[in-house]
Formats: sequence, structure tokens, C-alpha cells
Amino acid sequence: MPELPEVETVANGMHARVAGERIVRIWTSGKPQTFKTPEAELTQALTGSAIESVRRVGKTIVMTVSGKKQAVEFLIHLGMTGRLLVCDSGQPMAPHTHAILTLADGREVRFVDPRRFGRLSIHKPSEKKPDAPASYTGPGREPLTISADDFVALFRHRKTPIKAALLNQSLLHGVGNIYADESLFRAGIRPRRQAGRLTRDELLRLRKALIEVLRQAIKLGGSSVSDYVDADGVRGFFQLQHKVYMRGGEPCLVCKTPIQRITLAGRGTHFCPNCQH
DNA sequence: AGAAGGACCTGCACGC
DNA sequence: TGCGTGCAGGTCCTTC
Repeated sequence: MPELPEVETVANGMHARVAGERIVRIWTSGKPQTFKTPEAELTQALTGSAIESVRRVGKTIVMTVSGKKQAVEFLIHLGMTGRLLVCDSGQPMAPHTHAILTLADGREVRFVDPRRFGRLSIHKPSEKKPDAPASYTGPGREPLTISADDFVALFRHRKTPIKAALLNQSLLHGVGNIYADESLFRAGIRPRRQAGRLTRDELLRLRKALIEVLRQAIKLGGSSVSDYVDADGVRGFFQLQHKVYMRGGEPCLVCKTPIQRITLAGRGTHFCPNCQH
């Protein structure tokens, strides 16, 4: 569920609340699918270490902790329904809690994920190539910092629909179903258009719309469609700004034409047949 | 090479 | 009430 703005909100919130804290104890649920790194190894890597920073890379939350010998990175991918929360130890444990990090001051960081598409893992910087780009970074570019020319070049010669290209994490990081639909609406481009056939002008419009939508969503704490909450359990507000996402059959807010819903790249896709060409 | 489709999970809203 | 269906913010693997 969480896309770039939601992951950014959670990562920033976590950083503000837990940077500098020591992890004294780990509990894990024993659901093997959740743990890309085996639970014993994860527990070993985190117990007794101090949290240096928490940041977002693509849709991954990267928690850097000072290990006994070297700093390691604790990677949290929220999947569709993952939540990362800071709470007091007295709080009752929510169903589908899969990991709890107890901090030295008694608070806890909890990972809760009903559908279990989320993944937890430990990444150790390579000793041979400590400066090598981390594997979780992937080849995709960050949409908030990519230049206009590089953005246009990403889609050149691609026959795939522009929406599928936006969702492809090896091209762009962090764009998911909501922000793909919303940015295409704001750019006036139909989701099925072949990426490689968009004009430079259209792609520049798309980049501008995507950056605007992502920035505004970060400002509003992300989109809470059903169960997304930030590190304090607080919902976001960008869902109130959705123009097409999950509005199939409802009138377009600009021209009143019913919003159309199709399936594209296996995902529900929403657009205005009048405003988007 | 690259794209479609199914698989992985639980929960909820809907219709009968 | 209760069941069956379809759908949900993501990604990975297989197939074509």
C-alpha cells in the first residue's frame, strides 16, 4: 500500500522519534515469510546496537544501526499493509504484529502487517567495496531529484503503457498505483498510452505533475486509503486530494464526465476519458 | 527483452 | 446470518 510519500512520512517520523536510541531486545513472530534475513541473524544484528538514522530509499525504510564492528542497515519494506509504529510497552499487541524492537527508554518499535507482503532484512555493507551502491537501491531513479532530460530518456523506445512504466521500480523509485493514476490525471495523459510515443512536452508535464503530487502528499502525511498510518499511528490526508484513484463511476471533478476504471498491468486504473488524451 | 498473469496473504464490502 | 466473490497502497516468478 504505501508508496513514496507514505514511506517518507513513516521514515521521517521514525527518525525524529528513535534516532540515538539503543535497541535492547528483539521479539519476532516466527512467520518465516516476513523475514528475508533469518530471524536469529536479524536479532543478533540488532540487539544492543544504537539507531543512528532512519531514511527512505524508494519504498524501503532504511534504519542504520551501529553494529558491534560496523554499521549495518535494517531494511523494512511495508508491502501493501505494513505499519511501523513507535509506542509504549504497555500497549496491547495488535493482531499480525511480526516484530518488536524494545528501546532502552522502554518504548517499542513495532512492525504490524496483516497481509504479510512486507519484508524485513539486514543489509551489511560489503567489506571489499564499502562504497558500492547497496543492492536494495536498484537501478531506478528518485522521481523528486531526476532531471527533466533524464526523465524523458527513461521512457524512450518503450512500448509498454505509460502507467506500467511509472510502476516499474527499476525505472523510477517509489511510484505506486495511487500516484501513477493521480499524476497521469494531472498531466492529462491516458494510462494506456505507449510510453515511447509520448511527446517530450507530455513527459515534461508528467514529471511536473508527479513531483507536485508527491510533494503535496508528503506535506499532507501521505494517503490513508484503508489502514495506512504514520509512526505515531496518525492517518494521512492526501486521500482527500485524490481526483481519480478509486473514483470509478463518479463524476470528474473538472468536467463531470464519469471516471473510467480499467485493469492495466494487473492493477485497478482510473482516468477521466474527457480530460486525459 | 519485455510484458502479461498468477502467486503470495488477510480483511472488508457487497450481493444473494 | 452466512457464504461466495471481488477487490485492496507491492513485488516476484513463470510463461509466452
